[in-house]
Amino acid sequence: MKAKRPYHHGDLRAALMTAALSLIDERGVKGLALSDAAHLAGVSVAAPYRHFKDKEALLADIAAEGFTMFRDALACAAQSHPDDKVKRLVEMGVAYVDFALHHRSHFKVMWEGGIAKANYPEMEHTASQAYLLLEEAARDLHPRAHPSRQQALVRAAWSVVHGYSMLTLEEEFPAHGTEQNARNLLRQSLHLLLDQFAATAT
Amino acid sequence: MKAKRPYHHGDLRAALMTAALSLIDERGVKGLALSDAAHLAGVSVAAPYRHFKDKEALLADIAAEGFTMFRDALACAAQSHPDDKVKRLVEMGVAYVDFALHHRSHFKVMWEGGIAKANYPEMEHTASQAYLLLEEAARDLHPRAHPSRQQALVRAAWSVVHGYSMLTLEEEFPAHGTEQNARNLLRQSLHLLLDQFAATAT
DNA sequence: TGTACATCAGTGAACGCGCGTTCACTGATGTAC
DNA sequence: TGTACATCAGTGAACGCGCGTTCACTGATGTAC
Repeated sequence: MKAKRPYHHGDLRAALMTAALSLIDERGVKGLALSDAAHLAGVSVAAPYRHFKDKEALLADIAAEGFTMFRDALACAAQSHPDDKVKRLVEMGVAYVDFALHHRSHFKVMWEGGIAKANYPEMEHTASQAYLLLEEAARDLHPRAHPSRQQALVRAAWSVVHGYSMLTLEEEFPAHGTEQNARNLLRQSLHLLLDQFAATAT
Repeated sequence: MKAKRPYHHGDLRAALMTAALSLIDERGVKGLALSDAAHLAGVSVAAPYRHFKDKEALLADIAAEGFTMFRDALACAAQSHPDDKVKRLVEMGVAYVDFALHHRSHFKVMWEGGIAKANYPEMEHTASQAYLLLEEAARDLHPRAHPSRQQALVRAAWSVVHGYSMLTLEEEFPAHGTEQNARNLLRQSLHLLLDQFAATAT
């Protein structure tokens, strides 16, 4: 980091995003000052404006990047267990939470960043792709179930992984032990939800 | 509201909290300016400092009030269905989400307010009472289940209602129809989770 | 290959605004006598 | 019952800081000829 920096940075855009993410990790989204990110990246406070229209644009880019990684992680999990729909959906849930925990800052910007997705059509599209993956996998569990029951399952599945992510990030769960242990608890939780649904008619 | 206001307000403390809540409802927690709350309550910007040490103290009082109402709502639901543990827990879940939706601003301050509960022991105590109600009702469902399975259920139940609240507040669910309809979907979702747990051994 | 010039990516300083907070003050209220 | 005085709950103005953003600038780079 300290090696005599040339006048031109090389990839300041990426460096600013990285710096912002690490500051968000420490102080939360609202604690982020663009000037701090600039200094952390080793440039002056005016430099970011060569790469981003304003602070919101930086956050929006982070969110967009986050949604892309998020969708890809879900898509990857959606390929697992081609022969077991329940396990597959469980893996997608695990992937959801893993993403939240391993990309805390992205996740926070995505949900608490105050970015109106409607203003960023591409991001909105990516986000909805992620949602559709989840919905599809949930419907697949029981394709003939009553629509409202399917909808209930989608919401329940999404809610449980989203809530689990939030509560873990906020450290609201008492004494959570190892990460592996938490993941197993999550897996159990998801099975509680899904096993029956897959089995039951109506 | 317009009737010639006497020099002394009467209950400015409560009026400021109300004003703050309504501003938070419009613009979110970070959008709250203490001075705006003061003006909305019809007093000068300095007046709040007769009642609150600083802005955080006001937010903390709102959060504390929120946790009290929240605990009471859960406690009330915990009295329902004395003969049906599943329905009881479902009602607690419904109460959780209803609280979030009907006291949006309180809920937001409680979870996104940036108030460190550790600094407010009384509030922390109230919050943990609420948590214990949920935990107890969940354990009751199947008192002989393996502890890790019980823990999984508590987390799942808490996650699903918390996530459901968040996602509804953020309007992430597609086209949610009437409130009654959303409540029924939630009830279904919770039953999906709980029915089996109550029935299964291990 | 060397020079002129457009263009791009930085700098340092300053501006400006929002907003939390404080200060010296004044009006109202309640209590002692 | 009336007056003096302490106390409390407001006011209006100002301070100060954080921080987003802009401006006139300068150093580096690439391309035309």
